[in-house]
Amino acid sequence: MPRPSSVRDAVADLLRRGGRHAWSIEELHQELVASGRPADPSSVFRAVSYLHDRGLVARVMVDGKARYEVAGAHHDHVRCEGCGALAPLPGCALERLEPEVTAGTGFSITGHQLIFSGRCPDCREDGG
Amino acid sequence: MPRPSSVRDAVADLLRRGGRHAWSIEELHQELVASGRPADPSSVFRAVSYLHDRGLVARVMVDGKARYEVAGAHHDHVRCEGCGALAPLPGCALERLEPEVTAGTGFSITGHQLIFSGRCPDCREDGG
DNA sequence: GTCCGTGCAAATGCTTTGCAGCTCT
DNA sequence: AGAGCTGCAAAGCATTTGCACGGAC
Repeated sequence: MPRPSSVRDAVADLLRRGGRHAWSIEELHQELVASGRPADPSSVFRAVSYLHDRGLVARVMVDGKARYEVAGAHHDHVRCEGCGALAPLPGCALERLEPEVTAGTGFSITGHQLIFSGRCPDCREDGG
Repeated sequence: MPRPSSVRDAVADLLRRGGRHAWSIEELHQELVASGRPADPSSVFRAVSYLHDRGLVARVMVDGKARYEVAGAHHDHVRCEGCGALAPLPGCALERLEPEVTAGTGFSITGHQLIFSGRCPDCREDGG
């Protein structure tokens, strides 16, 4: 039986609280340190891996780097090319496409990852 | 003016020939070696970067690793969870969604990356 | 001669693992 | 005592960069 795990609990806390849409290991780590619950990055990694293995946390690969968020209702993302901000999309219009993809490719589709890219409102002003 | 570049030309050749849907640096490198045009991986990297900068090559991040393909008509991909095979999808039903995304998020959308995951026909048989 | 392309080697950045110590049961 | 969690340190991997040589203009 799992024993009290300060790091894991703190990580799960942060993810659940969701002040951000998808956390990198480093962001989680820094937030922990900032909130007075210092933890080693590798422990944070183990925490999210643990949670991911149990299906409690979803892993999103953004630009080659791993980000984590609570595994709730599936949603896709928009990423700002300017500042890297990642915003969630409300719904998912794609699941209904999966049967088509199966028919078209012979693959049995189990999921997908979609990331739109563009410029967030702030960066639109910056860059023109 | 660009000078004859054996590596770059060979890489562009491979990509154009398209015996594969998206090449990793390593695959390009190995194919070059196999076809008697040895080149250093870093030169291959520089080649694809060069081509990418000029918009001739599209870069697809698959599972945290970079893959490259000719920048022709936009298409998305399906990736097999079993063997990692990457297959292209014929069309793109997503571009028409971009306006919605813009409206919903305030981001100005410039593109997207979609990768379905599932199991390819071979792996369906293997795994059940 | 100068500039570009290449190979070689190493740095970088992030993920992942090994190991030893400590805590909780 | 036994098992799990953590910190520390280092290994792995793929990408990326520095440097010096050699050929093309």
